[in-house]
Amino acid sequence: MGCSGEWYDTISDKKRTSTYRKDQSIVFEGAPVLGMYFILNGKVKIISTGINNKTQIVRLAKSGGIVGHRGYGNEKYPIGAIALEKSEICFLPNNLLQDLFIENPLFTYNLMMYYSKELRISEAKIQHLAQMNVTEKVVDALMYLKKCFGIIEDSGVRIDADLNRKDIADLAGVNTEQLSRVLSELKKEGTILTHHRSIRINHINKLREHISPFQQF
Amino acid sequence: MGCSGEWYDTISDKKRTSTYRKDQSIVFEGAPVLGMYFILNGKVKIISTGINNKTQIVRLAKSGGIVGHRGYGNEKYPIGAIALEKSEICFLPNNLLQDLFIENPLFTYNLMMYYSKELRISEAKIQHLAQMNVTEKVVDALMYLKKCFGIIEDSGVRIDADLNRKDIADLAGVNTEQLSRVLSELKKEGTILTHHRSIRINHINKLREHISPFQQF
DNA sequence: CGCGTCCTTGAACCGCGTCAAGCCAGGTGG
DNA sequence: CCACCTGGCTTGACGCGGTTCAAGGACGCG
Repeated sequence: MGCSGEWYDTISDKKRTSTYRKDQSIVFEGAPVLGMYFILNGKVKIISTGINNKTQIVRLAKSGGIVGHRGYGNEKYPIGAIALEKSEICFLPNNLLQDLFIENPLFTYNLMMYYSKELRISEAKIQHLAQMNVTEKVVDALMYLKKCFGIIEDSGVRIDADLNRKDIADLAGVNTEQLSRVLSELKKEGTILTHHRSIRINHINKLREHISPFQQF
Repeated sequence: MGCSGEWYDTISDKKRTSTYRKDQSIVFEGAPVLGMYFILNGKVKIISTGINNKTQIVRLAKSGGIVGHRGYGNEKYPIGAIALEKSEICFLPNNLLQDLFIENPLFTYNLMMYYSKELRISEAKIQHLAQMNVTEKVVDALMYLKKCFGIIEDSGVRIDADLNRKDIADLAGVNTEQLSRVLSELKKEGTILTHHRSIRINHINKLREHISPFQQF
């Protein structure tokens, strides 16, 4: 996302890169904000624990993504981040970030654009959660997964991420039973194909048909 | 939010300030992105029309707020903006923005922080909509209104905005009937006080009690 | 082979959304 | 000044959709 620009070398001694294994926490909810995490490679889910300890997957991020919002005068991370697979994450501490903001306007610009984009996506999701029924929410989540982790294969698009049903349900904002029911329906139609945790979307158009008119993004 | 910095004078000849009256559209959904709008004074609702032409109020903005996201490679505004009262809005066209980003890193920085903050709020709302029941959604919306437009008065906090029930319902993500029911309940309790469109929160703690443990923001 | 975990399916209950009617305040015109 | 009308708000009743509970099935691992 631009975090690999010319400035990258100049801070290589100050940054800290770590490798996280699957299911390992990168950011803990409520922990003090010490800096920002850049995903060099791998996949991460950003979660938020809410009412009745229900988990909501707020968004997913892959290479080039960012975790650990600044701004809002936070001292504590309001969200948690967990690796979905073995991931390399680069950590930039607060003081380094401050220098970057001052010395490298392009970095700030890219970050601004990144947030702007994420905000739009987030606002779209607000609308979806408020107005969609269960089937639509699941279909929407599948399309989000396709967009994030989709890999084109001979007979459709495979979602390249090892997510269990609970994860997908938490992303869609439904419970696991409902997710199962909808996935079964879609399988019957031949719209998707599942084998254990692997999901492949065969007919993206059929999928879209499940969502009411003028819903695209 | 920093849009009134030292650079403000330098662009005063290029910017365009207009006055909008109540209920007037500032940004039209689907219109081409020509630039960005800064709210100098007044109040604005940012809406998004979705499934079955249902309206969702995505967020509210007042003096210092921004409308008209950049980024995401948009050519069209995915959202609309409507004045809630007589408002003065400053418009900055795209080319001017580009100059600002390059010449004024502080502007870019402030914008980045603004988006970062809005993203966090937006992500919190995703969680709320996904997990809250109707009562909680309404209470959450009231607390959001308090935060945005709250004015402290002798006997509580008055929400200083002329919103009708449909607006509040669209913000909460419920329908007007449900909104009515919850407001009636809260009135019976003495938690809030309504007189026509004016709403005053008497006991913020009582309000909070309606939302399950650890919900704050 | 047996156990545990995750996934799927069924059934019953309850909350929510929709429809419909009544209410209240403000505006208009006789 | 009052009757009427209109639009927004409130309240009630009912049916559907979603949530929850419970049991059965599939698969992986020891």
